[in-house]
Amino acid sequence: MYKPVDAKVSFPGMEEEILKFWEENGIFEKSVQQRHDAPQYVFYDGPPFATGLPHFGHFVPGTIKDIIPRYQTMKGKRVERRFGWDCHGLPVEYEMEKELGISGASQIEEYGVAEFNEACRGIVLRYTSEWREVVTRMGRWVDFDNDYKTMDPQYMETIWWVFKRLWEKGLIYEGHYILPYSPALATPLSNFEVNLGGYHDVDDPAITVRFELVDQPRTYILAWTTTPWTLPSNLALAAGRDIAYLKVRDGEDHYILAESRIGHYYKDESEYEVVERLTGADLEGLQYAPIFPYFADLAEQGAFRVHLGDFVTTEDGTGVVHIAPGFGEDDHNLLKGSGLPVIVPIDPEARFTSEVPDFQGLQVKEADKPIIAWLKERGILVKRETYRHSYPFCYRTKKPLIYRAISSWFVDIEKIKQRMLDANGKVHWVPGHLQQGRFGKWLEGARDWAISRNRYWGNPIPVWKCDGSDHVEVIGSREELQEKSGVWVDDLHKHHVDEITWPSPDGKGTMRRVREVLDCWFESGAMPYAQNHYPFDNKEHFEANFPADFICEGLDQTRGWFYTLTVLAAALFDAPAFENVVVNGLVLAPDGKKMSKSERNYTDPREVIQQFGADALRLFLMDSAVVKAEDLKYTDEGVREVLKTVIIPYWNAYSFFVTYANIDGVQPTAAPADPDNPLDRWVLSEAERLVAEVTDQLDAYDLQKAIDPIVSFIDSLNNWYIRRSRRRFWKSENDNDKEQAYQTLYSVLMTLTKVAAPIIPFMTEEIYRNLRSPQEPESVHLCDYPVADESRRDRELERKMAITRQAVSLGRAIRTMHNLKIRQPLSAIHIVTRDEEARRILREMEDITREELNVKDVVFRENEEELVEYSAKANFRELGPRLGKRMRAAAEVIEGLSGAEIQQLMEGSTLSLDVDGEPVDITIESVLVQRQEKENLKVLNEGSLTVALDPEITEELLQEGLVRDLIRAVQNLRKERGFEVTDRITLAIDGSEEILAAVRSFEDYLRGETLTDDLRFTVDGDAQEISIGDFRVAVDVQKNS
RNA sequence: GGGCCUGUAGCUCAGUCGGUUAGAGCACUUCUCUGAUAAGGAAGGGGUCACUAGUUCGAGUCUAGUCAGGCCCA
Repeated sequence: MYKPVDAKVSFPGMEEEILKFWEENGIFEKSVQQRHDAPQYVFYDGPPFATGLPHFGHFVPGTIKDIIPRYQTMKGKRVERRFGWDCHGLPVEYEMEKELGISGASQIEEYGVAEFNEACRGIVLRYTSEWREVVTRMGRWVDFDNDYKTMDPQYMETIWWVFKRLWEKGLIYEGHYILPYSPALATPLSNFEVNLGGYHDVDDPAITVRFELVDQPRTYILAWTTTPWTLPSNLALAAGRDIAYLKVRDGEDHYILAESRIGHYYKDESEYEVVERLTGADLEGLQYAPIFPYFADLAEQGAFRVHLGDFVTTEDGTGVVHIAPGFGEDDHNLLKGSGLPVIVPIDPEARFTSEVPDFQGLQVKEADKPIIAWLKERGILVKRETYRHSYPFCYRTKKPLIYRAISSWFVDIEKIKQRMLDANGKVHWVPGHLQQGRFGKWLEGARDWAISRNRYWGNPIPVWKCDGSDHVEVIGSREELQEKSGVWVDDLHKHHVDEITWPSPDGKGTMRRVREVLDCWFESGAMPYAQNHYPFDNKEHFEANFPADFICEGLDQTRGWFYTLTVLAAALFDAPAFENVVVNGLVLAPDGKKMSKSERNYTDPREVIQQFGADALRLFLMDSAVVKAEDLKYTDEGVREVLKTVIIPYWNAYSFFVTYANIDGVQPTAAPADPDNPLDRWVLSEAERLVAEVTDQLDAYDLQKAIDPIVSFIDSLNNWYIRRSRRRFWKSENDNDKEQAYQTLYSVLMTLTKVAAPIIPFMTEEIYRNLRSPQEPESVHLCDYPVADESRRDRELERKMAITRQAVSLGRAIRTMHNLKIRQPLSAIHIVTRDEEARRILREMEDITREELNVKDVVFRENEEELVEYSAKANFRELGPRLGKRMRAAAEVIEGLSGAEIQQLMEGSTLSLDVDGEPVDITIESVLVQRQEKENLKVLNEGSLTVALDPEITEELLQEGLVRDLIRAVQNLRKERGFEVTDRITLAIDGSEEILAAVRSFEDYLRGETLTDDLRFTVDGDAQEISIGDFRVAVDVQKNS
């Protein structure tokens, strides 16, 4: 006996039971251990920030990260799966700042770096238990106990090793980076923080100043700026190579500015005279006199010249941009490599230093007015306006930010770019366009990677510098640090290593660590090495585990994890870090917007699981383009739909099998060796096809395409195989046919269950556990994945059944059209086709057709021309390439072909058509034959198939129809009264003579169908009135003891 | 401003190498079937394939541009 199946099972409840079973029996661990000696399939888990709770966005990659490893495990691989946590970084510090009510460098240092960092450590793992709970509830198998954390000492030590390797390879350098900076906080801000503060429209002074050319006295280049305070730091001007400039005479002076901007400075042409037309290229290299004296001696090093920059536009200003490399990104890039220093004459609070004595102590924004006054006094100011633009503000102090150069550490991407591109060439991307598209383009345009952060809760950059010379040492391990300093540290965080110093070997000072910490992306990119504490431990293990076979994350990781993995793997090992990557898209709320907690525009994921179950949610998410980096609108209805159309029908097929197998007391173990019934052979072949298709798609990492065959197989199984086979299961004799039916259904259910197990792990486990024989593994997830065997396919049979189903579908349609309901038996259906092959097939499947359409006979004919009229259309695919421009004319001729001519073609003749005076030979291949039912005939055509009904209903057929109606009514009564399927009954009926006569004619049929032992023709008070055709009948059923 | 993706029925989405009547599911209307089923079947309404131009005998499909949405970057 199988465990009886509850047709109304609660899926979420069942899933919880399965979770318990997995937990108590260590199934996950067994699934890895039993492949102990098998080849590895390597998966890397990208670490999430655990600063928030998991949501739908995490379920998509989480489910993919479960399906592929489960699949590979069943395919015989050993797949270790360690969960990872990203512990460092700004989001954590930001959370902590909010809690402590502090912000910015000075306040954190006042609070105490050690205290601050320990507080951060305390909150990083705040939500890990919730994560574990939700991830587990979704059915994901991943090792939480043996997880990795980027703040573990071993992890951090490997990061130091990675840094040192890069340093040794000459890939690390110190430079400047232009960052948004909050003067009041004395801190550079990340993009994240800039977005927090947002942009506001402000009115800033916009001034135009003149720069006098050294070689052409009284000739000035005009430049425009909205940040007058950056002018004292001016070191160059930039013009656009292809911009048209004018040199104009204005009184005694000459001015150079962009032609298209001249209207902004002169009301009309009478005010100036054009002296010369120039392009940006003509201006390149011109030398001008600095307007402030502070850095004038830099002229010797090449300052105060005109450069060309492609960022120069003529939308505003003069078409010439003033360049201060310490205060603008374009400015900085323009002069990078010129040898000019990046001058930043301001202190941490953005006040001018003594380098700019005239404005010393003034905060830069406050210095705008005095600077403008200074310029005006000296006749340098040409024009003063106000300019409204959107400008970033500090999220904390609400004051405007400034852009300034910050000393930073960089990875030299330029040197390894080709290696990165080569590595990317070896990666299989899903979807494929990302390889050369978004990711490839990003790689090609990648600039040097700024890896330092002026923060606290992170991995300290392991660089010590001498405070008296420029001696630098990079430390690659704790042991090395101990050798240098005599101090062993267990914890590598900033507050533990900043105080460690040692005398500089050159005797000129003390070695002190630089203050910055590493970008946390550096840490996640080093995950393949750091999670194994490579190279300090696990050397062989790492080498066997690199690169990963498979990773999966969201599209946003193109610039994130995918990128940093690629950079570090190319730099260290000249290889990709992963071979296959599945990229998922964004899950949007039902309204098409981002899911937002504050707007409450989506259902709590836990409720969804509680209502529909994790299998349904998994299937909904995976059967969508979100597994190919496209957006998905989440709706509860979508999940309910999956439940209704896939999960429940699957369950019902299983429930059907168990119900009847228990009644008959059978427990099949395999498919029948050589089944007689074409339905069995067909569904077994379809199951084989299922295996082949799903395997192909999963091997290609296309989750969505892998699910299609599962869904359609479940449909075919229910709505064709089981429906057509029902009688074989409930008939009373236990013959060979019945046994084969059980074996077949058992076999395909087991195949389906194993095939679908990685995708819907819960219900497949439940079904498997009930159906398996004792010698089979205790869990479906410990089984081997079915292997597609082409020799067990019967493709011809698959085609036959498709034709049969088409004929049946036509038959049903024609019955409906003529209002002849299925329950009314008809004497014959005529199936007409010229296609001999199709006719042969349909004849083989005649039993199915006859039963399905409730006809006594199926008549096959080939003379369709009595029933339909032919017309033809050109087969453009065949004729197009041959005829070219004459195609259109030929199509017209073909449409004019007569029925007789088309018939000749069908019989194999070649016709010669006259197309624009030239002969064109056509065969049956050149046309598409269309059939139109002749009027006044009960005929329906589709493609080459035509069906016609024999609509005559004899007295006998009518009686049989009435009895069938009556049977259905009785069956309904049985159901309403809660009888078991096997209960025998006493049936009482009373009604008109027509009904009673029909019952007498078909009494055996009625008794057999309704399991009636006693049939009575009188009824008492409990009887129900029922309509049968045009008649009313009183019916009563009683269970026999 | 740049890069990438998306735009097809009321909704969610397929649509192969360019081939002429563009499909499915949901929803809707009508009918029907049912002793596994929350289902199934038949018919029906519903389309400017975002727009414009081009290439071609032929464009939902290829090219260019425009518009809209999304993501990332600036």
